[in-house]
Amino acid sequence: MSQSEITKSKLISAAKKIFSEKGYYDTKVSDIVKEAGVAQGTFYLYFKSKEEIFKEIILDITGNIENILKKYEKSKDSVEKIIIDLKAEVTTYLYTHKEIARIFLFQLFTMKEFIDLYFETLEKFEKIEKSIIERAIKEGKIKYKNIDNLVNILLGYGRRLFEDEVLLKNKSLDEVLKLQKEGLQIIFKGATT
Amino acid sequence: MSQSEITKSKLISAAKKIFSEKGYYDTKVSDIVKEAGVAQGTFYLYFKSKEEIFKEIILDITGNIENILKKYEKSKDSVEKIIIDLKAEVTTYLYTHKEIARIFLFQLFTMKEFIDLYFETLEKFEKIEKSIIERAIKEGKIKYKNIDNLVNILLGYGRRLFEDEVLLKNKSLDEVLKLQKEGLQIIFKGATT
Amino acid sequence: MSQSEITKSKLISAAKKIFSEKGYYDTKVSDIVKEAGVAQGTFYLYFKSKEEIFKEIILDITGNIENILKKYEKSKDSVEKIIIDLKAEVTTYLYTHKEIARIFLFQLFTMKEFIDLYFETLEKFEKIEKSIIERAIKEGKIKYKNIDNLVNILLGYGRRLFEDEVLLKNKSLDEVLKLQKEGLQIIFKGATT
Amino acid sequence: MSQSEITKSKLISAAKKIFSEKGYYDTKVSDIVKEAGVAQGTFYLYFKSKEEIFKEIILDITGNIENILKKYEKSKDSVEKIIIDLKAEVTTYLYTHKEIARIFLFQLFTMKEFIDLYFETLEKFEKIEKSIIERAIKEGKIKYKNIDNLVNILLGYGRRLFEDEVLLKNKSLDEVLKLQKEGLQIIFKGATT
DNA sequence: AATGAATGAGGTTTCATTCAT
DNA sequence: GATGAATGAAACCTCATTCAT
Repeated sequence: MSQSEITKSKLISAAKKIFSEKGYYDTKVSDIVKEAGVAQGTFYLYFKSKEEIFKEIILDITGNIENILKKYEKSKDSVEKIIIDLKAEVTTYLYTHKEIARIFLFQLFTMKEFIDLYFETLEKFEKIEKSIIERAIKEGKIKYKNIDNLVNILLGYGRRLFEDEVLLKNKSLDEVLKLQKEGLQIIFKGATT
Repeated sequence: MSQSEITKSKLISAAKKIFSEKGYYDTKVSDIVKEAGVAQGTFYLYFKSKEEIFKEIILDITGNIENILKKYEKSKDSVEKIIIDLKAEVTTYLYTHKEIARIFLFQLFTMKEFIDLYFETLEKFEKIEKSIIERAIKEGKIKYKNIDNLVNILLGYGRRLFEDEVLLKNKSLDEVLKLQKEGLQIIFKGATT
Repeated sequence: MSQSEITKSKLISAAKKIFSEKGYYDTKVSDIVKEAGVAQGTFYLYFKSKEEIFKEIILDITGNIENILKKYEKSKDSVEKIIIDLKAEVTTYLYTHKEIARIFLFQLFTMKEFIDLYFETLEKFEKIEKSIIERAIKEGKIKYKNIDNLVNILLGYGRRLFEDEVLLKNKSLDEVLKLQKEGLQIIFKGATT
Repeated sequence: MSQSEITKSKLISAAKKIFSEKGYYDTKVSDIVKEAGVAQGTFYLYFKSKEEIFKEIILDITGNIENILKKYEKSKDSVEKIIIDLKAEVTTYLYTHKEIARIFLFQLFTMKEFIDLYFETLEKFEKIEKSIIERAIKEGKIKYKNIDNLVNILLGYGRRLFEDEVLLKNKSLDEVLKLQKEGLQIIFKGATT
């Protein structure tokens, strides 16, 4: 990594930490540079504004999650297995980057502009989950026809599980994945009969 | 209503509107008083600070939801009916107070100071839903034993449904209630077999 | 006393108390009316402004002290006795109105405008003490010719004694008067030999 | 001096000037920065608040005076000479820093928060003068045994002389020192016989 | 005479951003 | 590339004073 790249990545890491701890508005550019160990002015060599570094972080997060989802789009496994595996991988990613999860779950709403981004991102997740489920319906594996509604159950559960078991109760990753698998099976059992 | 009460309620209404439109941080006291049609100083006769009025609004919202839930705590109906009715009533309340819903769903946890309040509030909702489900398990009506996990499915779905169908897609209340009923039945079917 | 007079005197008493406790600037009109038990608007029926009530109090204080001093101007007693008696009476007045003393000693300087008043008031005291001493010099009772300097010793001591023994150390009036008498005798002994 | 030090000292000088002219409360931070020729925000790079810069100035003043007094604590000269020299040096310091003197004499006790500081400072002065006089009493040079009272005469006179002859009448330093020497001799003559 | 709600000018302070070095 | 001092707009909040009742 060149010196430039090192400095930029120090700033990004610092920003992720502080944003997740304090939230977007309570994070001062001065906090970020102090954490990163660079001068105040240096920040503006790499980012046009505080908003921009936040955007860059958010887009990185949502991009990573999207990439995970895409891997499963073409899978030939059973829907249930696909969904369980896919959600496990997303949960693991967020689990190992808790500060990122906190930003995504709690900070994305701070600005009008980002609420749209939040909905767009979820729409992408939705679309991928929907295409997977659609196939299962065609194959007769899933009886409940309202895909949107089913996806909402799945997405809503994912968020809530993470919030409660990871962020609030600090459960281990294994426990969380076990719970998630169980929860998804309950949902599928209902949807498939 | 006395003059005092009128002014205070004008401020509260204005604040709800602006908070839900712009978010907590981008809402300026000057926006609120302009919307309310009073002078800047008047605000501080009724609220110690911007944080204070926000808290008052939040506590009012969560109190109202709690009151709805409590009504169902002692009901003798079947779990499924109780949960469906209860969620329908909560959804209706939020539907008719969309700006309040927006604050609760998107603004409450943007700030360090309020995240605790967010989790405490959800815990109250959880506790009531849990006590209802516990009874059903004792009576053998529900097979799945992990109550926390089940409640997380229900709570997560509630949030997501509202976010997607009401706030994003602007569906009618009837449609939303119909979807919610279906969704809850799916979840119960899975949990009871 | 008419109702009007009662209300005005309640306001004056309240103001003296609060001014002496908190100082001019930290005293709010709202503090005064709360202490007096009247409404905010009532204050302005009796005083044009916060500054005016302060001035009224100050002029009352300085007027009272002046009256005391004037009583001794024509006395036929010895200078030493006159000065000791006169200072004893002033000290007693301030002792029994400590909140007034605190305002006079500590609050008079808060405003540019009042500093002039402070100097004018002291000048009056000075003038009276000077006329008394002048006579003593003419009669050959006092040797030291620089009256101004002698008066400064006397005035400075008066202030300091009160500050230290009354306000800081809370000595009894008797003790303070005894100390003052001693102190004045020391000064006179020096001045007369 | 580094740029930082220059800016800070510009702010301190400006503050001393304005505080002494207008008093603490009527001094606005905007006055100080205008006088110093820097932007409003710059002030807060160097001082947490208006109160802070005031305290810093006061502690600087009282520290300087203390240092002068300490120099004389161990002197082997006669008490009279020590006190006269010491007071001459303090008077000279205040004379050449009149704006500082004005703050110390008139602004320090206008505020609740600073009254304690005022009394603490005077106590330090008192303590040093007392230790000097104590020695003289032991050596039989001074007959009057009430040291506190004697110190109050000395301290009170010092203050009053400065107020009257310097600040009000604008006498030259030489004249003031001459008067002070005379006044102190009067006091000592009384105390030693 | 009295009330107390309302006003708004004016103060303190914060902090994202700029700029000279 | 990096620094960190300086900027100033804009926010929050206070409180003496006014005014309708």
